[in-house]
Amino acid sequence: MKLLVIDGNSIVNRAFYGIKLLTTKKGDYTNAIYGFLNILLKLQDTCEPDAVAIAFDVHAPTFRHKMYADYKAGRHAMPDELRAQMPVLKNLLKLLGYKTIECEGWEADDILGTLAASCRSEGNECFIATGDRDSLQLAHDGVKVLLARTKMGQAVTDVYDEAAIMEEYGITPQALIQVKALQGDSSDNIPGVSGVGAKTALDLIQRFGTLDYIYENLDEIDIKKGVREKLGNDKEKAYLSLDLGTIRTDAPVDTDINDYTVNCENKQKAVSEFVRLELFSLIDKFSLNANDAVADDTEEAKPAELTLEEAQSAQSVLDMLGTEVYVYPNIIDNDITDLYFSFGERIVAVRSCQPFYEEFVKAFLQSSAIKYTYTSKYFHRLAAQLGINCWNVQGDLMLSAYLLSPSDSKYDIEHLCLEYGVVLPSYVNELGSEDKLVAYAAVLKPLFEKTNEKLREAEQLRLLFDIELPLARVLAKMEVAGFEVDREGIEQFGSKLSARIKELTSEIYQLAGREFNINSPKQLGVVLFEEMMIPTKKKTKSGYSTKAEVLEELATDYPIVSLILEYRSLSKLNSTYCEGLLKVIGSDGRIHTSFNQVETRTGRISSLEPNLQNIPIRTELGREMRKFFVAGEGKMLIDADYSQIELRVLADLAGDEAMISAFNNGEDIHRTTAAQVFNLPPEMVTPLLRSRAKAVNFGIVYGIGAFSLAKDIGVTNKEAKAYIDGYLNHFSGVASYMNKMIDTAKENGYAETLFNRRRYLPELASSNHMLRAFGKRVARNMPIQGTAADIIKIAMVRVDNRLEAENMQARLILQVHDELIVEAPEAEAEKALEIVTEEMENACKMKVKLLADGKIAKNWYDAH
DNA sequence: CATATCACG
DNA sequence: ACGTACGTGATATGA
Repeated sequence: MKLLVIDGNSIVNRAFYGIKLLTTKKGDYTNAIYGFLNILLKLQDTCEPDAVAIAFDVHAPTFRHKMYADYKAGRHAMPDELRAQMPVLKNLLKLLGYKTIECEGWEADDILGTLAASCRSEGNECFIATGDRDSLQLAHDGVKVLLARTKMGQAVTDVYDEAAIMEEYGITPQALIQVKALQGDSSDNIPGVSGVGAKTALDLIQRFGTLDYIYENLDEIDIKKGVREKLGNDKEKAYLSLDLGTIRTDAPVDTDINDYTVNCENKQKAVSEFVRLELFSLIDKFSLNANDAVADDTEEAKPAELTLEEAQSAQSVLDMLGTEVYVYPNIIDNDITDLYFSFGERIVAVRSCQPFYEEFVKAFLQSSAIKYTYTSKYFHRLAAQLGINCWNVQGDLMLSAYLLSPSDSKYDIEHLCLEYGVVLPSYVNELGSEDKLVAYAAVLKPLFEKTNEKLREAEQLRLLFDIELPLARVLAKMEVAGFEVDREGIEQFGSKLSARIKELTSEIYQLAGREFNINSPKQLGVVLFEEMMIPTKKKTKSGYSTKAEVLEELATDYPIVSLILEYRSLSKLNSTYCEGLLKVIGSDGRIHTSFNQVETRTGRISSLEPNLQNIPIRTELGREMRKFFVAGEGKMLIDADYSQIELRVLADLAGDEAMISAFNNGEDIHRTTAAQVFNLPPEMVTPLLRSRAKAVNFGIVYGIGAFSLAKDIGVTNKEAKAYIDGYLNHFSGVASYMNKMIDTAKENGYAETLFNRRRYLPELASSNHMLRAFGKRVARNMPIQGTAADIIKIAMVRVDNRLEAENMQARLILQVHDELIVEAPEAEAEKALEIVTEEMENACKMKVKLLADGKIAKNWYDAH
């Protein structure tokens, strides 16, 4: 038989330090638990044991591995974030059927040794998993040591048997103890022989084998005089160290391998615990079923057997619809394919392969039935593609879930069921395979009941019904509309870039003296900072930093560096924008981005495949790209953007009179800020001072520190601090508002916008300084960025409504956070501009007037 | 699949 | 003593 023995403390430490801190929404830490269980699974995969024993120290904080030598007992206790996870992990292991061993007065090492020895004498194989090299001494016969270590930031496991140790150290595993006895180990309080280090110790043992031999023949053996003296002085300490360094094999623990077989008897509890810890991915990995989580409830909690009906005709399903219907769309390649309806107890599938599918879809979308959907955007998009409307959508489960928990990364039905405690039934079709989509349709109603209740409690129903739900339809229409591009223009621009990139490449090779991959930061680092001996400024954890910020400082002194900077910016333009955009031009000559309405933690929308929210503008060459984003034949682009929306929102939220009056008097806010911060009359503000003040304004919105501001604008830390203090002194409303924000966020556990959009902030309760500081910055920033996002969303819904109400052909085609783009027939352009700016400026009544600047042009370059 | 870099507000 | 501004997405490299 095979036994896997795990050094629990050692592995849990690796897990904790190897994975960034994770918390549940409540703020409980889970990273060590997550990491440990993943390592456990990987170990089981590697050695396929018949039984698993997990040993823990009773008094935990002695870390013996060298990597953690700093964390010596007493000086650095186990961090609270890890300590809190230990009992939870041990309990979870028990629920999963693993036996853990703790033995008062004995270290985990000795338990490993005892089990290893027992396996040897019983003729069983044994794997010891640890991060502690000391355990290598246990490798013997059928005992192998799986040593976890970190290589280039990656977790790797090396398998050590006697041969491997012989190869690496040139001695037997048992002789490693003799080495350590001479060498000592300060992190383990093993004294060793003073003056003898790793090299001498290993050399002595390689040549003479044991302490006994060395001391018996101390006068004869061929060693340096100094070493002989040191050995003579510390004989007692050497033998004491030998004793301390020998892992014991007589710990009073159960050594019957049969008692360590893994047997999960209470799957429900294990799953419930995983759910509580929000470690959903582990449920599958431990071959558990998510439904087990609530299966120990009463009988009636169990769902009735599901039955699926296949639609027979369009009319037959339409007849069933009644006043309300729950519908789950199967989505493949970003388009709806089949539809699953649930009404009452029945589930009906309408599939795209059925001959009446299209007829049905058209009728369904336009029907008077109230529709509760999983994601309404897809229905609206389908409708827009068909040139019709999808009426009466009153539910979008994904949007509801997003508002309740915007930091989640997934909103699929399986996760939602776990989160809201809804049992996901299973449906098995005639072929014997499970059809999950049927079950998804079945749980829509109970999930809506839960989310609606929570949205009501959080006072977020208006946010849902007045903003997000109508916005989904607007976004769908924008996606279908797309943005026309000049394909040939992009192609020509790309060719020009490629030609210059080719020139740059050969010049760079010439200066470097050889060819290499300029796109590889690793190779570039070697060329610049090793081969060419250019002084390095900064490093990343894996090598030299070669980012533009670093290279710019070197560009004047080293011609190759400025060539690389040019190469970098051109290849970015070429690969991301020219090549990238050409790949996604539709057959209609337009680019159809997708808007993600459930991604950001602040409430903004994001744009993907392609991302049209990061088309270059900051450099003149990059900005050229925008000339290829054009209005269709006979049409114009109308581009309007908010002026300083985030600062205006801040002024309003903070109720800061100085800032409010500055805005309402039409002052240049950066100039006014400069005048205040630098204590000058406004007309004395130079462009340099204005730009510094602008950086301060940005910084305030982001929750600035003096260090970063100093770095950004190139002044000393002290000056930067003076600017910030000067700012907060004058805009005292902002200062007190920022403090209030943090306090309320701490109290509530979340930050929120003017429209009650929330972001939960478990970071504020962390014992980690950096995390807590981050939480504070977010508590200050999210209400500002989020409220601005809410406002432009309102504007979008209103613009869309107005354009429809006025029967115009003009339509929104893009949003870039504070900017809206409308495409309109030439004859409508002026009116569309008026509508857009008006709706943007009136989207929200605040103490500060909102301003939007608009422009009409043929392409995006000229319109913005 | 993670990391480094860089594009935008 | 610590590390250092908020929010995104795409690309290339390399383990």
